[in-house]
Amino acid sequence: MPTEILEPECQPVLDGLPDDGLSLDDHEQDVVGTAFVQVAVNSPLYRLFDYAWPYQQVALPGQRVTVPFGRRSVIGIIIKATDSTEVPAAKIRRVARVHEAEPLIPGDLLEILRWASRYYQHPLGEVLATALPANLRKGEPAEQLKVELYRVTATCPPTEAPGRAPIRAALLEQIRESGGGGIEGSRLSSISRGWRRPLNSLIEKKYVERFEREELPVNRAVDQPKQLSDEQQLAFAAVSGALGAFSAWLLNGVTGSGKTEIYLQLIDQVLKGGQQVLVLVPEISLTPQLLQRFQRRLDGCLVSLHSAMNDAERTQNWLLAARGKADVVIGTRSAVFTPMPRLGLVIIDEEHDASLKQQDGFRYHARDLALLRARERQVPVLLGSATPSLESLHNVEVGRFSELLLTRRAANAMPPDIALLDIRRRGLQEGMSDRLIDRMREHLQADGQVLIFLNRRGFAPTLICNDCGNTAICNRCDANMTVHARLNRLRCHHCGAERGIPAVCESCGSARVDRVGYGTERIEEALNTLFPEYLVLRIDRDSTRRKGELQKHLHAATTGEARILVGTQMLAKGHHFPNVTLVGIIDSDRGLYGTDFRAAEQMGQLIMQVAGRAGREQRRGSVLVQTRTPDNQLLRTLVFEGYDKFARALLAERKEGGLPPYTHVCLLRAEAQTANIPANFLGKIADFLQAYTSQQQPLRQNSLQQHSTPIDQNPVEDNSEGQLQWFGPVPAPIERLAGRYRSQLLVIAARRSILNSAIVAVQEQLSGSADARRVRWSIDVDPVDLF
DNA sequence: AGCACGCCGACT
DNA sequence: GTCGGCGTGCTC
Repeated sequence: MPTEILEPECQPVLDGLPDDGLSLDDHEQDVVGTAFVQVAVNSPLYRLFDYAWPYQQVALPGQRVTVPFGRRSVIGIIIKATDSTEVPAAKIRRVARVHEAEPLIPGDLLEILRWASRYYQHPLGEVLATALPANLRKGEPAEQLKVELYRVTATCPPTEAPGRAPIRAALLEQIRESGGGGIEGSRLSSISRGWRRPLNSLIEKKYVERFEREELPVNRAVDQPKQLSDEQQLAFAAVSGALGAFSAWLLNGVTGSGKTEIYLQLIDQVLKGGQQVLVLVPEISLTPQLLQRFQRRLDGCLVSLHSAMNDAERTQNWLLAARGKADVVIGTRSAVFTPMPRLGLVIIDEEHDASLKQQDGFRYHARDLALLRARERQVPVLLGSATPSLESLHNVEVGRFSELLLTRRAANAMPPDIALLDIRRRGLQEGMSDRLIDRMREHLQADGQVLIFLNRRGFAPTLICNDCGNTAICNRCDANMTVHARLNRLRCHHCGAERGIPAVCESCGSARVDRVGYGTERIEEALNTLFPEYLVLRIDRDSTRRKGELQKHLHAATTGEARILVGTQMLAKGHHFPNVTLVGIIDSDRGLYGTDFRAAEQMGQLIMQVAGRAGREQRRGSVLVQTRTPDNQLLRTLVFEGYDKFARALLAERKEGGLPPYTHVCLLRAEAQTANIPANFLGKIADFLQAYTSQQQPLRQNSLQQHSTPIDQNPVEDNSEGQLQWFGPVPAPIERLAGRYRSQLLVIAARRSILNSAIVAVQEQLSGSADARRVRWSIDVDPVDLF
């Protein structure tokens, strides 16, 4: 896996490119020679374009330029300066504009991006485009904007009668409250749509003045560091002693063991040493609460980067980091591309989280690129999780990572006791066993808070006809429509299609249609009936769609105002609900038996993450896991022996099955409007792989054991000669999605280098072929799921 | 991906 | 007689 970037075989791009001359210094020395530049432009093309360089100054890799491209004019990034070109002189055009004197993308980051382009087989121009904030990608100037702020003047009277001008009074009040630091205009706009006019009058009266902020958003810590436990202290000391060189650490700590406190103290130390810290977190856990916790504890300039931000804000924070003005960057996946000239430490929280892997376009894994960056910059990287990925555990096993264990919860909180609840042949009330309901009542009466987890939105996943058996399916996908009772709509969770709930069967007209199965909405309704005296709160994507709703709900959950919480994985990740004493998992079976070889791993992680919500402070928590397969060995291991044993068992299975992290996987996908076209297309790729392997002589003898099937679906072809195997093409698990037919071909190799060469060959084959134009295809190196 | 060029069907 | 469908070719 990726983290194998540490293996010599995986370094050809970083270390081996002949005379790549990527060091900036080299270019500064040969000023005279710069006649041409090789430019990457944002297009799906796997090559660079040469342009004449009409300037005296030397061209620097990473510089942003505007170049004529076909009939258009586009933004590109200089990759290399050269004194000659293979391109015929007649075709060469000139660079039209250089946007900055200094490279926008510093050399070290450019190296990483070039490596990633190769590793993930994605065009460099698109890779660079993903790495840049949208504004900069589109050619806007890389300037630190000055923020327009308003503050009260010394001559402002202490009060103004609201009387005739209520909006003006409210504005003044708001501005006064913001103190000397000032308040942004955008925040004032929430007072009234017509805020500008009254504000101008305040300015005219010299009550308020406008100014621009040049200084940085600098924090002062208000919270004191907490006392570390022995285990925490050990972990802290290990990483802290390793600063200044590359090292990789897996902080494997149970929920509530205080991983964040270790991060904070390490960050503190790195900041005191004058360096920057990059913190990557999953999208879902980058909440205002988390940011606040960081702000309350750290001195310095802290910026965040995530997808919900507007372009301007994102660009500004990116620039603050790139200019070395921001001290801490805390962001989601794409923040791994933030330039950080004084980088001293990289932290990846919840390193097992699938959201660290981009699922479309440039399919990179932020964890793996973060490791690469840390290594290039010779700084430690700390990966934290209560449920580490099998990749990381494997990396510990082979000595690439050092493991730091936190086995105890902070403040001596007890670990929750977990029990399996066999629900076969039991009376269930709306999916919940009597036992679970009784225990809920006990906990509620004892003032506890209860969390019910079900990873499925909506009311019921199926609408079925009792007369003809027809189920409501999506017109565009091979999937059932989910019933959303509250909206009185059917919704496809795969493509978003929506229609009304039919009163009679869409196929036979019978009125005997039933809603089958359970979703969070249905559980919520059932709990409202069962426990009318307690407030039930549902937290899922549907109930938190509107802005600010999630915060509101989380607040009600945290304070304990809502006594019963029902939710999907949104509830499972990273939030602290101090009063939860009982966690009920409605359905642990789904997921453990997925088609995907990672299904069990992900479900196990999710169950443990949810279980970790129980019993944080004084009270010991209980977890009840409902199952119809109480004898399932994996489930028993997870529940009775813990995640680590569970992970070991999974690792053994993966090894046995010749699957990652013991082998390397790439998924080739294709989709088209017409059935069969994608499968035929991938079939040709399979043929190509056949020809490719037989021509790769001499073949090394099998180091990979023979196995029947590495995935639970039928391998159409098991071509296990040599070290390259492929399976398929097979239809995607949901073959038709949003009206497109999808097929996939799984390629597995024992060695990364073998997989890589094969994929390069496939890509070269593909990008030149006419067939490839009739389908939408993609290459997914190290896929995290097979959908 | 864009964006053009290039030949064949229904229309102001 | 043109507008416009998407096949195919190209971008330094």
